[in-house]
Amino acid sequence: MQKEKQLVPKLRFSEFEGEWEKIKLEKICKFFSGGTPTSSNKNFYTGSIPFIGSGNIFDSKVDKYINEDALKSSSAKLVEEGDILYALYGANSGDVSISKIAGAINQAILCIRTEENKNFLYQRLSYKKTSIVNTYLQGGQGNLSAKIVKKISVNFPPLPEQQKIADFLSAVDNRIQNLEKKKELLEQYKKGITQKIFKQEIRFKDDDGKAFPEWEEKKLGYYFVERKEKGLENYPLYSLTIEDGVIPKSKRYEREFLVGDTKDAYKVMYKNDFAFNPMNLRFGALKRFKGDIMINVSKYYNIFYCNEKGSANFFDYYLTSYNMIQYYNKMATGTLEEKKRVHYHEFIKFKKLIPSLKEQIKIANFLSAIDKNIELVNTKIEQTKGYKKGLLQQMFV
DNA sequence: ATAATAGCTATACGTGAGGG
DNA sequence: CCCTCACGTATAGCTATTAT
Repeated sequence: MQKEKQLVPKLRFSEFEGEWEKIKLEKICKFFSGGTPTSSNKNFYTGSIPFIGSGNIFDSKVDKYINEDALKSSSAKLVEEGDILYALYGANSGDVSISKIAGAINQAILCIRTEENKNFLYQRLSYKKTSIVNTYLQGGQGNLSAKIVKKISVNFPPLPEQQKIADFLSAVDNRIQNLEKKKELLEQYKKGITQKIFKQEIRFKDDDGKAFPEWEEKKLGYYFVERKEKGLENYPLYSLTIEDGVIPKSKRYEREFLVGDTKDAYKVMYKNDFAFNPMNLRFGALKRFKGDIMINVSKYYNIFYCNEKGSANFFDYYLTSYNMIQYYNKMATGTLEEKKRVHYHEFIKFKKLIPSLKEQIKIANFLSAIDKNIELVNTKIEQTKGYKKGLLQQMFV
């Protein structure tokens, strides 16, 4: 008779031995989900009880609050800080957290309580997320259910080992959080110093220690050339979705340029070209395309590149700086507040104080050094996450 | 009464029509 | 050609309705 595979992890703290036990969650956990007080009664939403939705399970703050009456007259249920929260519906399906706050939950959240070590269970379910989602959610709207979660089996060691593993993994999580904090601080530093540079509160010296020439007032059009080439076959079509200077937010609009596509509807964008959508520039939606290929984008974007009089790297920082976004916002035209735009022909007429080419290069190099630092921390974060993933694969059965 | 699902609503941005 | 407005489409996440 073939012996069943032993439930022993590959990697283990030396003081522990013996097999783990496979247990269905329904046997050792208590489950409940919440509800939503009817939205027709506005009064329900005036209290002081945090109302936690599936998008809030990781947060320590929520933006909706309900009162005691709402709690009584709906299925909303109270959870405590430290409870395991499991997101059932929508885009967050399968997310697990240890609640940072006490509050009421809606029916998109399943609260799980257990006498086992809850940090261990939390770590275990987080790790299982991908396989759970892949197994139970196909197409359309992703909905898990309490029924599904109850049937999930998890292998448990005795409590002391659970505790040790959970503590160890929490320490790794802490390290990741610290690195993320460091990254955030670096980004803040970059933002602050960028503002100071562009306001000339900080000035660089040239390589001989001499001051650079005074900044000169120039029209932006002095440095840029618009690219108006119509779409080309054989290059992919991107919907840029430049949002707060991020491109592309997701690649969901990337596809082949098809036979039926009209070239007139698109413009060509080369590597390192800048692009903005007149409608969204005032929010900072301007970006340089750094991919290695030429692409087709909607003709409603304005595409331009930097001529030899300026440093493209410098303008990459300059045009997306806080000061400039403020300026675009001020200069935007249009009758309705939410429809205000900055058109290219206005953009190139903007007069700004611009440093000499040499100083531009100096500034660009300084800022890209900070970017490299941020990238370095980011790499560490990814590495640590990879390290944790590797550990999880070996520490769990 | 509770659980689970289908469908709704708010939001956000891209795109097309039409007027100046 | 420039500009404005309205609409199309996708998404996130909530909630009303249905099923148990």
